[in-house]
Amino acid sequence: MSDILVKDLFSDQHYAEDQTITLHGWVKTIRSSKKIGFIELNDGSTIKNAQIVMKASDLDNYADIAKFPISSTIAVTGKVVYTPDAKQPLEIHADAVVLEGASDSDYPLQKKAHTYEYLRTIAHLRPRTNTFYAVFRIRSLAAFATHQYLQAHGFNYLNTPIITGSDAEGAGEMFRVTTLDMNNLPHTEDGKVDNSKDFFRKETNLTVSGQLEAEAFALALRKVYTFGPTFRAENSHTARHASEFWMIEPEMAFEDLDDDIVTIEELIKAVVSYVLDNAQDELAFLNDNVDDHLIERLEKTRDEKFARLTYTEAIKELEDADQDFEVPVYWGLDLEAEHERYLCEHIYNKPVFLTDYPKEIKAFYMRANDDGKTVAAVDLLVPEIGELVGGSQREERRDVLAEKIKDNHMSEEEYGWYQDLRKYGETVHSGFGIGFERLVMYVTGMKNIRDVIPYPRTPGNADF
RNA sequence: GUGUCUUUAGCUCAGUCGGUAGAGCGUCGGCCUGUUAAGCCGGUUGUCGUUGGUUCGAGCCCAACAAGACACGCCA
Repeated sequence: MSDILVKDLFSDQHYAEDQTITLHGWVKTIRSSKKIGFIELNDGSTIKNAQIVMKASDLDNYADIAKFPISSTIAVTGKVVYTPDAKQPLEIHADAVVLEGASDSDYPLQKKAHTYEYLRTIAHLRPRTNTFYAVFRIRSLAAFATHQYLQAHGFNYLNTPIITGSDAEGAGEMFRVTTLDMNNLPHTEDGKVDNSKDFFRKETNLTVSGQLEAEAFALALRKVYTFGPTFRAENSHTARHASEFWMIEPEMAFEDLDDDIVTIEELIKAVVSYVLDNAQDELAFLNDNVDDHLIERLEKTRDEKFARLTYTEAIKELEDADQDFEVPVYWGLDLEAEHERYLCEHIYNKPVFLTDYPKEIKAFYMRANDDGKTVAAVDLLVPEIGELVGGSQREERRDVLAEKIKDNHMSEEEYGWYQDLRKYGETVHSGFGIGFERLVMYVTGMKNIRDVIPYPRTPGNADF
């Protein structure tokens, strides 16, 4: 198809005045009177619409066109006319408008604001709205920028298993994967389900993290990252949790917590910068209609160094704050959302790294600090979202790790391979995990994770 | 999982003191020579979430159930 795209019409690539072109697209709206009418045409190549001018005198099917229902697909042939004084830089004066696919008149999207809740019920049509057009184009750009930054910095893209036989660090409820007949389950002699009869001859689940598997590859390819689907069967009802989401998990050998933090900051800035450079129209729309501080916040994220403080320093800041928290602050507390928000929205008003958390509230694989109380962990807190990134330097010392696995009552057998990584040439290494949807929320200003996933899965909802 | 709130036309909502329901938008028809979520005139649109109860009478009062949203928790 040698069509001209609306995107190209509005780009630097100039078309001659009066040049005849053909566009294919969807009717966003028609405004017509007896002798002249206007179509706003969107062809999917840009969030912007092309204005088609129709004169009854030029079109023998003018009366029919004026009645095309919204969202009908049409082909327009006409001349480019520049209109520097109008709201749009140019328009197309139609010589022919052909209906390709008429929309039914019960098309559910009107020329007005709909609630996000309603739009979720028509997830197959919501990408036709400006907001979701912008969100999903930006989601694509953010994914590309992530790959681009990591590839340019020596990371190898790694696909860790989606079906897993281990319950990873015991982090949360998992979705069971089975081919057993649920109406006729095989049982062992003591009455339990006989998993040895299942497809994999054992109990299997969908992954909750590829981190441990990624560590093994970092200790061979030096720098790796996963970027794939992740599943949590938690019964969470929040704007920030989904049952199926995408996670980016870089792992780096020979890098400590400070190196880890440098990479996190650079990666976030690279993604934000790429979106600022390549989604100006989408960001402008979102800034006008969704979050009027969006662009300002993104520019600040790109240009200013992130704040960094230790957990212990953060506790002091919170204790000194002249604000009453619902949950009182003390050293050892696993910070609540209200505390995190206060730190990054009131005190710093930008992304904040918190490091060196008490070991009791962090995972077993995080490296123990010399103080005996904290671990080399880092969380990145950002305004509006909260925790965007969680990472750590990994415990590379064979004996320390073995003790932690024992203390946590974890299966020696199941984590044998993980301990082998220390047995055969241990080294300092670090990594982190980014909830991709939370990153998309941050760069679009959207407030609900369900509105940055094409077809979101949450408890009780797996439609489409 | 806990708490709060919501459910009335295709969408967004109003509905007073309990007396069988309305607006805007959409849609349909008409008018209009430059519109920008176009404008003007007219028509159309309902198992008031479900079930049961109170009442002469329930959208409204009561109970149970259901669906959804938000906040918190868990986390990314």
